[in-house]
Parts: sequence; C-alpha cells; structure tokens
Amino acid sequence: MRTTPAVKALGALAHEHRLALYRLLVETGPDGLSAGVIADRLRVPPSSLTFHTQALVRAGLVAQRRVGRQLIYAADFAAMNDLVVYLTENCCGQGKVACTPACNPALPSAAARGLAKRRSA
Amino acid sequence: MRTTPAVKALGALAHEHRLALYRLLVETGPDGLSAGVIADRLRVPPSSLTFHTQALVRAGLVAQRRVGRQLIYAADFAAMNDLVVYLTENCCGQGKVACTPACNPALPSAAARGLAKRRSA
DNA sequence: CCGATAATTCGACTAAAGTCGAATATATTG
DNA sequence: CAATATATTCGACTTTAGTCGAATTATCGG
Repeated sequence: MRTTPAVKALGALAHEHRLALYRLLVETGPDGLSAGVIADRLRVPPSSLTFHTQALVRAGLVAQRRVGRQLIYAADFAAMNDLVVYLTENCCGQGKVACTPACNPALPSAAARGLAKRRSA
Repeated sequence: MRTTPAVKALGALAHEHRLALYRLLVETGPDGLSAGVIADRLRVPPSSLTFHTQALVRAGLVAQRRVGRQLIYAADFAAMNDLVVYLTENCCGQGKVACTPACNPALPSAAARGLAKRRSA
C-alpha cells in the first residue's frame, strides 16, 4: 500500500522518543541540536537515536546538516504546519457551522503543495 | 514504556486506512457514519475496519454510539485541537502557540547561511 | 421466536517497528 | 598520518501492527 506523506509524518511522530525529540527541536528552533546532545538529553543509545532521527528526516519533519564533525538536526516548521492544515481540512464539510468545539482557527492554506497527496520517496 | 495520549493519538492517525477514516469523519461532522458505510467507502473488510475504528476510539479521537443496530462513529474535534496545540507548543522557545503560522522564519539551511536571525540554544 | 442485518471477536498468520552492541565511516586536530 | 571525537550501519533479536475468514453477539421486523 502506498504511504502518503501525511501518514509518514504522523508515523514519524507516533513514538515516545521521536515525539520527545521533535518537541525538543521545535522548542530549540532553527539552530537545532547535534545528535550527541539529543542522545544525551533523551537518554537513548546512539544507534537507537540514529534510527529515530532518520525516521523524522525521511518524513520531512526534521532537517539534517553537518557542522564540523557533528550532525545537527532542526525542526522543519513548514512541514508541521502542512500537517496541521491537512488534519483539519474540510472540517464539517467546510460549509456547516455545526462543529461544536470549534473546528480550527485560521491556519496557512499551504496544504495544496504540502502533505496532501504529494508522491515522493 | 508508558505511551502518552499524544503518541496514542498520533499512532492512531498514522495509517492509511485510519487517516482516511478520520478525515472522512472530520468532513462528515458530528452526525458521523455507521461502520458499514465506512467499510464500504474505504473498501476495507468488516473485521479489519473494526480493528481500525477501535484504534481511533481507544486514542480518544473518535466517539462511538449505537443507533438501532448500527454503530455510528464521529470525530472528536476537541481531541484533535488538543493534539494540534500540543504539537506546536513552546514553538521556538516561546510560551505560546501564537507562533504557529509565523514559526517558519527560516529553514536550518537558510539560518546556517546567516539569512535569518540567530538564536542561541 | 425466527430469520435477517450489523458489527465485533477470535485465531492464525505475515510484515514491520524497535532495540542496541559492535564494527565502520567521517571529520578534526596535532 | 595517527589518534580522537562524532555519528551511522549492520546484524540478530523481540515485540507489535495489520490482515481477514469464520464464528459470535446484538438488534430489529414480523
């Protein structure tokens, strides 16, 4: 079965270690953190940490770059926004007002080119 | 390892059938749809469909109610909003969610080239 | 009660995720 | 180049997710 970008992103976040890692990167901002620092903070062995960082990178939620001998990971905020938009899309058929606890505030409508149906590795 | 509510919710959405099902329910609104109708729309055998609806119900994203001899499933919009808020929490070190659309000052690559304001971690 | 409809549970199976030590690659420094 | 720091890949393993036919429970109309 074909795995869509949105499912990849959700699957990448659907693990304690990776969600903690992602939230750590969201909190940190564009500067990001090195793999070593992350492994230390999350108390995860290096080889396991690699497994999880790669899951996030493959899903497009986290970007990787090299600085010296370290690999730095940082959250991709646009990807997260795309995901959020996708989840709340067409809420209640977008015409009705019946969404009791308020469907969603206004969010960037970048879903078109985002997580919707794009086909990529 | 303890599985937090957020991870349960993300895991519940991290599957093609369940994401399609959830989005179908989001689009449908509070009235919801019966298991049979859902199975028909998603082209999933009844026993498999049950497996997936239960995953969403267990995660708190979908509510179940009986009407006659049918079981109706409907999205829980408050749960989705909670999840979205949780994902964007503490964005860029700020204590609010208000940065959600704006929390995209620059991607790490751009930041590394000095195209954006640098923040120390 | 009976027969039909609606959906779930059960069971057996296959596929995929997750873990982590040891070996390996990559980059820096002297 | 050699020694060191940083991180990944590999391999072997355990656990969990997912699939779906067949049997089972629940409900309705007569």
